Amino acid sequence: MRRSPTMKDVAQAAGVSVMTVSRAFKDDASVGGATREKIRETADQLGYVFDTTAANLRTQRSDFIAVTIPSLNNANFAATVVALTGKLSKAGYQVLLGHTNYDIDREEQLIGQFLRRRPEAIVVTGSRHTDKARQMLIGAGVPVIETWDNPDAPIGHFVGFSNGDTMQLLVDHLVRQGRQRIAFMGGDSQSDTRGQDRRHGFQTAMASHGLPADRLVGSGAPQKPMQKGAKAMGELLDLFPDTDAVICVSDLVGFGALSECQRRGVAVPDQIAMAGFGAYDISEVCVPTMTTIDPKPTEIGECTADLVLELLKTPQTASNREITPVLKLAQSTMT
Amino acid sequence: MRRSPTMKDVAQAAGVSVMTVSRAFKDDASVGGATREKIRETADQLGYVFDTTAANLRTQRSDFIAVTIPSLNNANFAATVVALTGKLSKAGYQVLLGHTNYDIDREEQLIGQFLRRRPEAIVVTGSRHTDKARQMLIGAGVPVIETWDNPDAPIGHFVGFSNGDTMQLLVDHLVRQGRQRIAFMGGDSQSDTRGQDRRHGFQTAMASHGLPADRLVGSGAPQKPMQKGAKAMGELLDLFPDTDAVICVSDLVGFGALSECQRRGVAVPDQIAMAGFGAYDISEVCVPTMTTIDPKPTEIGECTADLVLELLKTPQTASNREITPVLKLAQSTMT
DNA sequence: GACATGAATGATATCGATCACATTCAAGGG
DNA sequence: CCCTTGAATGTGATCGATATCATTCATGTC
Repeated sequence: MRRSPTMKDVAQAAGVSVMTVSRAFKDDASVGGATREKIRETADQLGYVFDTTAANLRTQRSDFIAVTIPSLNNANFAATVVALTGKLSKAGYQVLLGHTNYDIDREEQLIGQFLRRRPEAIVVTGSRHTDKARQMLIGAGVPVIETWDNPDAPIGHFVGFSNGDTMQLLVDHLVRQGRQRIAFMGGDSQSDTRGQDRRHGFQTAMASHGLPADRLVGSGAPQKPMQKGAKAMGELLDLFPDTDAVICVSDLVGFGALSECQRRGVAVPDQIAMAGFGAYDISEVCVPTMTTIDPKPTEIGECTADLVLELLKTPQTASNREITPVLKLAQSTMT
Repeated sequence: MRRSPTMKDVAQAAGVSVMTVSRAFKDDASVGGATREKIRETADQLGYVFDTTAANLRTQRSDFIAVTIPSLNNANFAATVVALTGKLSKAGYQVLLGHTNYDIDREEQLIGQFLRRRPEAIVVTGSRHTDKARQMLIGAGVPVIETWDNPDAPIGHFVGFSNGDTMQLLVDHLVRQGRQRIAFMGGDSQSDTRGQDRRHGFQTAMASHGLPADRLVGSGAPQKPMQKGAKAMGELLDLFPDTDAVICVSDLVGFGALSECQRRGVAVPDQIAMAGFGAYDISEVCVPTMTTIDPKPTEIGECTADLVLELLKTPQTASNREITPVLKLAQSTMT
């Protein structure tokens, strides 16, 4: 395998100095038009490819923004990353993406690896981290942004919302619709902290109406949520047959539950109203369409990108971005 | 913002030379046990973080594997990436992931950016690329692997299957079930080449049974496939009301179509059989459960990782991996 | 015609690690 | 007691780019 050509090779071939070649590749540098063109031509002929690594070492700028999300296979986190990547890559940054599988130890490991690449900022999902991860983030010396949450003690900045508070919207709506015996499905997995927050939020919201919040069924780890939701709905119907509404930790769990109702001949919304969380595509398409909370994943990504760019320009002035999730009504709760 | 400490700082603080510090961080190097421990302690105290960039420049190894996929928001590509990342990170590599939004110009741009980081191998999805992208990949001087396809003219290696051929499995099955007036939905989008291949494969498979393949409806670009599928099903029912089976370009489009049937009171599978592609979770949960093709996304990821590792060890011997998708029967086609 | 001006280009040091080679020094063999 | 051996450590060069300062040279001014 032949060594790939360097600026030195290009410089020799073009009969100029290395420095001139370097300048020819920066748009704003002062290089003669003819010289620049000749250098670019020569570079193409030699198959020269710029070496970002070397440039990074010298300039002490990596152009990397590190980002961790719990799961790649989740439309909402994906939407956030897509929005984030879009804006950041336009600004010349490259996103270094990692997924933790909802495992904070894996997150710690990932953060360690990322920091060795000297990212210029680091974006993580959620606010629960290992002590060591926290320490690394604090000591990183670059902007840190926590997303998809409204942390009690932010490490740096955050862009998100309180998962718990959103449950009030759903409970209020269901109560207005005359539902009283409301169950909550999911949020029992240790690893899904946002799910846990929603479960707690449900309990708080129920209490605010003087209603008991004892109809709780688990749906387990966040993998295969639809299958888990179907199973959990079976359990719920067995345990609390007189339930008249279910709030699910996500639309995916909710869809599983909905499908189980269909199989068992339970009418939604007539017998049981059903609501989800996340405003996934499926909530618009399933029959009946499902009431949900839209957490604005794209907005989270865009705001995070804006915040990162602002922090990189002027470290002081930037402030957190609170996102306002929106109740999205649909057939599954409307009688 | 203070400069972060370097090996030199650690060396001074520990009273040794830089080289000894360097060795203390490699597990196999010959360093006295006490010295190593002292250096690691000192490094911790100073908050030293290893600089991979500098090491990379010197060793001429980046530990990066570049990977591009069409969409982040797709459970199958995600599964492939998860499997790939899992194996590669265990072997000490870091995946540099990018998504193209099904746009080969964006792919070209992404490949260009990635190559400047000197990845040790590059994994792309599909076999359709811009001329310039092809040229860059060929000239990259590192292993190139195309996935999710069975290219006519592979650039380097590939791990995948023929999307077209899988349609034979579905058509054979439907014909065995006594269906004759079979429609195909989707595969009309220029950007989704695998979808196009499936549509062509459908036509070939129909011809092999002497059946006409003129019941074709489009579902547009691959974004929001469920919504598109619902809309397309409406069109199909209007255009070809006597259709007795539909093969959809993916389970997601298929689910949209299924939901439209439910809304319109069309019985599946009694009146119309329905099949999808991809073995997404939803195919197991929807009512009725949906017959599909399992393209083994995790296997693609694992095989790709194995192939990458083999190519990096012994560039010559490695061979392509053909994946065998499997027909997964379910209620939506069984009468 | 001498000199200031500024655009274009070059020479050298440097970013933070590792490679290759040199050196030190204690242990063991004859 | 001398010499060999090998583990532990140090020295200087180097990876491929860029920052900084120096130099060249055409142009315009008085």
